[in-house]
Amino acid sequence: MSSPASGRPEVHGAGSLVDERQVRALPVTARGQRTRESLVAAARQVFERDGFINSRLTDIAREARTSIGTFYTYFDSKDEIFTAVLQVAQDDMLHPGLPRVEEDPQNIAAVLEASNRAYFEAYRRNAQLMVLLEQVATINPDFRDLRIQRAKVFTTRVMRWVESMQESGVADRSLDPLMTSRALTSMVSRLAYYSFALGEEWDVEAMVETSTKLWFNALGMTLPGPTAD
Amino acid sequence: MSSPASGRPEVHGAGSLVDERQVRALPVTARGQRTRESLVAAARQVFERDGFINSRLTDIAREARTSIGTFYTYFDSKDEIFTAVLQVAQDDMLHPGLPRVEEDPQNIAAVLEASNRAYFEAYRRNAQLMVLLEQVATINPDFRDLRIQRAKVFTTRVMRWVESMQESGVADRSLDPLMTSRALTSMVSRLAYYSFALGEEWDVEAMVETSTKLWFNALGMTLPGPTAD
Amino acid sequence: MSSPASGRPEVHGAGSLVDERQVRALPVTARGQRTRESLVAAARQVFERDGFINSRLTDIAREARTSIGTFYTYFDSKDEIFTAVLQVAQDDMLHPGLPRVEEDPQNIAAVLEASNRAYFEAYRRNAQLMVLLEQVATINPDFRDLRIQRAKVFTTRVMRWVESMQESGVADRSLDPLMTSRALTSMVSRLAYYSFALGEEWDVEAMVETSTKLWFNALGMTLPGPTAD
Amino acid sequence: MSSPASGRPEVHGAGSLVDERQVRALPVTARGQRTRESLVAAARQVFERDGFINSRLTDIAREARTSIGTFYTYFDSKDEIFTAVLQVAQDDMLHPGLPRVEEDPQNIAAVLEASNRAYFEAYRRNAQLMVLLEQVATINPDFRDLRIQRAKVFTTRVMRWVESMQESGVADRSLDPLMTSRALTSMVSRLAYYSFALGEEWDVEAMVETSTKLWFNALGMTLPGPTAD
DNA sequence: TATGAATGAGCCTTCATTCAT
DNA sequence: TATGAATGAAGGCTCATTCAT
Repeated sequence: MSSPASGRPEVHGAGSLVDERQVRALPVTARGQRTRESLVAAARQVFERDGFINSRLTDIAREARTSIGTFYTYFDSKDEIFTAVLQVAQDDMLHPGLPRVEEDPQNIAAVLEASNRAYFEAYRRNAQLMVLLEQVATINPDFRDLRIQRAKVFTTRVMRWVESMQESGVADRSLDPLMTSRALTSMVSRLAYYSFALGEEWDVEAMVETSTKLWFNALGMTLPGPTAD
Repeated sequence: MSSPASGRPEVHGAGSLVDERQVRALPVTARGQRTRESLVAAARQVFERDGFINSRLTDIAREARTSIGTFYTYFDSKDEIFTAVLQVAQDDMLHPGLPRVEEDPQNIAAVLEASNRAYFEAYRRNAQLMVLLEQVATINPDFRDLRIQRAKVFTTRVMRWVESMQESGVADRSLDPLMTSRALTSMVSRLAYYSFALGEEWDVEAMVETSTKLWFNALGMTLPGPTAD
Repeated sequence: MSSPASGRPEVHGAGSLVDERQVRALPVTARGQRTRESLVAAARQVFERDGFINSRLTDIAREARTSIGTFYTYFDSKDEIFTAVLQVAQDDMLHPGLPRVEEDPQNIAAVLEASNRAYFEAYRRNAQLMVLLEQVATINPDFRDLRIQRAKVFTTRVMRWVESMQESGVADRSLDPLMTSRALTSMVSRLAYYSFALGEEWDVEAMVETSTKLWFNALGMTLPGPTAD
Repeated sequence: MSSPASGRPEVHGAGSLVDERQVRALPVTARGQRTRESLVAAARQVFERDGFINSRLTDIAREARTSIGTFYTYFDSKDEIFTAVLQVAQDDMLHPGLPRVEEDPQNIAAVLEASNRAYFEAYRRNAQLMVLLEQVATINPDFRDLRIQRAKVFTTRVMRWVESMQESGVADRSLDPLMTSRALTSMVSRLAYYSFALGEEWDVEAMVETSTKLWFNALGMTLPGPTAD
């Protein structure tokens, strides 16, 4: 129903987390831009294949058909190119918007469902990168912060939504909004992780259905009646 | 009914996952045993301080006040001593508390609550180790398998319980038991992770209360009535 | 008649035994080629001075006035640079001088003598390397095979020659050609070994004369008469 | 024919080369002697299996079912136990005696044949040890000297015999006795090496026959006539 | 900009030898 | 005598980073 294109009323939508300010200016010449792009593409490939830790800059340079010297023309370190790789995926993971707070539970369920579906689809497309971020976050505090920040944005948005649901009397008011939204976002992100990153390969529609139902139930919402669905 | 044959009635309870067979024979002399133990203790300390990847064997040896040669007397590699470290924590993560399947939802809630509480407490005691396992799992397939296996055991137990709840009509029968239990266990483990591993330091009782309520709601169970609580 | 198709009429002549395929591409720049060459030269020096086993890669690097890192830019291991060292000496050990099978024993003796002389001279130039190969062959099966292969080629050529001598009635037909040629090649190679490698430093001309006479006699050939010599 | 038992007139017979003086006194107690013996036996086994260089003292101790500490009770080093291992084989390789100088070439041939046969048989029994000595000789000057010394004794004995043959007019007087005997002993020792150590597994009788014939011919001796044999 | 050779700190691993019990 | 734990020098190898061309 509500798609990113139509006003973007989603639950999980998150803003950009990777700092948009370039550490260094992008190359001016077209040739330079091409070289940089091929390095980023090669890096993503190598990272996804070997993991961040087991990857070597020489491999990235070779994969990009350039030299290691050229690598350092565009990036200062492995961390920096990893940031660049993440940035590419960033836009794809951005699917902002929250379901409008409507009295009609039927509509709420539909928006929630669409939002979860969008999240799972985006995760699917970037699963390997998510695993990578997971890995790098265990080593590098900067990326750990990035990952926490990312989760926080999601959680905060959901929290706002939960609060509005509670205020309008649709959701169970006795639930702590923050902890609840943390729990609910964890639920979908882990589901996505197991399915796409660890390769359990579940049916996306089943995931969407189950998670939507669980959210709905968990918040103490009820579908309008036996006629629903 | 839903409890394992061994008589351990737990929701989250897991059997030993770290292979109990010693890779090499334990030292014969008391002195040797002491040295081995001090190495394991030192390793845990160093791992928790520096992370698995950034730790060096020489640091572990120094911390244990032995030589690097002595390290190799007892362990073949960093991986091997990490396994030993995990083994120490293993028993602690085994915990009791499975809710008996009773018709009385009140009682179910109480047992579920106890079970979740026990899980959170155990996680709290071993949080840093869990983070470590998370890290090592991103690099080493063996530990990734261990981690997946660990999650699977938890999920399976919860799944059995969910199924029995569905059979007895207490829980929503339209929910897929496997996916649901995966979602529910993810919820608590991530909550624990954020709180204890990432240092968000929430109140355990609040976590217990919220997660129990969410499970309860999510499964479509209802407390007896307004008199409850 | 007994000469190989390639037109190389030798008794001891051997083809290339060290695999010519480069394990890794040769350096592109002139500078790189110079460095690689200096490493090979340094390795030969260090190997001859300290033996293969007692040599250290750091010594080779230092001798070549480079860093250990540079060593690994060009070679993967001690074995690999040893192969490169052997390759340099390879061409030198290929030498001409196969006696044509003529009825005239006088001539046979002369060609045989020339062939043996060439062998001894080549051995003298590469004696230390031969000792090294001997050493490495006792540890590493690959080099043992190389050494056996080398000996086999020599033996086979001599065997062909012996057979042709037997066929033309010049040599004793009751001798087993294979065993006989193994014995005869062993004779000269050991003589060379004792003289040049172990430093007994005999007069080459005396060695040539004696070995030629022994081969001649052993095969039951006779010089034309008392006027010979 | 003259056998080792009957006055031992052999060609290759050599005296003891391993210094008989014990580096340390043999153990006094019977138990100590047993331990020492089992260590030597274990060492031979391990050396033959792994080579001298790749063998470890701990393996020898384990194979002997004792501790490394006990090893050092009886031996100071790997070299020392290797010496002890060689000593055991020494007696077996000792088969002294030279063919009596007789005018009758028929008899000479017979003695020579018996002598060569005895040599090959002894070599066969100790082939692996000979390979080991070869290896150790490339690393350790002491053992290189031992090996050279060993060869020298053989060569000297043969040289004496060759000289006597020349003096009595049986052998070609134009041959240099030293170089000739070096050549002839090399011939049989290498034949033995290829057959027993490198596993070419030739028929011993064929080796005996061929080498005897070659020696005979090479020295310019002739069997009494067409009636011979 | 592009290249790729050069660098060396840093970490791992082995195993002969010592020594306390 | 026997044991086996403890030691650490020695050497192998990696790879991010620098730099001359």
